[in-house]
Amino acid sequence: MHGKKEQEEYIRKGQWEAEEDEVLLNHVKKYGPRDWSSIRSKGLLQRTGKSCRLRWVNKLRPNLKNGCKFSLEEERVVIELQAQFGNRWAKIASYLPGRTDNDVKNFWSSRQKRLARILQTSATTFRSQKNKTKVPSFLDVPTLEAPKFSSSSEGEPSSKPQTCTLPYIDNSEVIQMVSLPDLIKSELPSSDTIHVEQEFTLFENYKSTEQIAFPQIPELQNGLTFSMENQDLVPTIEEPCFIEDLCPFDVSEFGIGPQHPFGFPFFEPPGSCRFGTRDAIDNFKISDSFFDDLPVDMFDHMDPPASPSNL
DNA sequence: AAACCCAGCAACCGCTCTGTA
DNA sequence: ATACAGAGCGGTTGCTGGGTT
Repeated sequence: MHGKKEQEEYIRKGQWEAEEDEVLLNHVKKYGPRDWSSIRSKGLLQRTGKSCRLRWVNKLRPNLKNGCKFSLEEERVVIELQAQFGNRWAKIASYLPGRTDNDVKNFWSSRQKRLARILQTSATTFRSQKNKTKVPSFLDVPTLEAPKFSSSSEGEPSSKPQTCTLPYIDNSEVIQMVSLPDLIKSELPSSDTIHVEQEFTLFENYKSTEQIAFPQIPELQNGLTFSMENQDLVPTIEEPCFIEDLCPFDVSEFGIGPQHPFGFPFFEPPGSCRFGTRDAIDNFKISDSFFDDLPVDMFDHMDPPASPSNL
C-alpha cells in the first residue's frame, strides 16, 4: 500500500556508488550544475538536492585535485587567508584552483588538531614540572571562551559568541605557551617533532620569501599583496591588552616575563624579529614561526583586521 | 596476527542567503 | 513586502585506512 510512497520518500545517504555518480554527471551534462532538487523529483537518484550538489562540487567537478596533498604554497595561502578572512572556507578555496571549501576546512581542522596535540604535549611537560612546586590555577580553566568577531572581508561582527575550544584537548588540559627550544628538544614524540619542524620550515620559507607572489589570486592584484608587512594584521605583543587577553592572570606569579628564560620567546618587541634584520630572524626563527602557529581563535576577541576589500 | 588508535576524508545537518513569483 | 524554494556555507559527525602496540 505505502510501498511506492515509502520508496519515493526514501532518501539514500552515505557513500556514493559509481552508478549514482554517472547519473549525476549525466544530469550536469544535460542541464548544467543546477536544479539539483529535480534529480530526485525526476526519480533519477534517491538523494537530496543538497547531497547531489555537494557530490558534484566536492568530487565530480572537473579539475579537482582529489587525493592530492596540499602543497607548501597552498598551505601558505590557506594560512594567510585564514588569518584575513577567518573560517570562510569557500572564499579561501576560491583562491586555490582545484580545491573545495571542504578540502580547505579539513586541511585546517587537521592542522589545528596537530598543533593542539603538539601544544598539549608541551603543556603536559610543563605541568609535570610545575606540579613539583605549585599548581597554577589557570591550568584548571575548563575552556577558553570569548566573543568572536568575524574577520571576514566585510568586517561585520558575528552576532553570536562562539567558544574557542580546542579539539583533542580535554577540559583539564588547557594549552600553555612553551618556548620552542623546549618544545622541540623536550619529550616530544619524534613524529611530532617532525611536524613542528615541517611547520617551521613552511614559515621559514614564507618569511625568507619576504613577499609571496600570488598571480592566481585576482583580488590581490587590486593593491593588496601578501607582503610581510601585512602580517601586521595579526595582533602582536605590543598591543596593550595582549598579555591580559592571552593570560588573564598575573603572569609574574610564574616568573613569566621578557627576562625570564621560560617567558614568551616568540613575543619580541616589534622590529626585533618579525620583520627585522636577517640576523634577528635567524636568532628568532623558531619562535617567530611558532607565533604564527598559535591557534587563531586566540585572537578572536580582538578587533578584526582591516578588510582587504577596504584597503 | 589481532586489537587499538588516530588522522584524514567524505558526507550530512542546520542555518543563512538569494532570487523569484 | 512577503513567502517560498533553491543554493551555498560552515560546523559536525562518522567511516576508513594506515600506523602502532
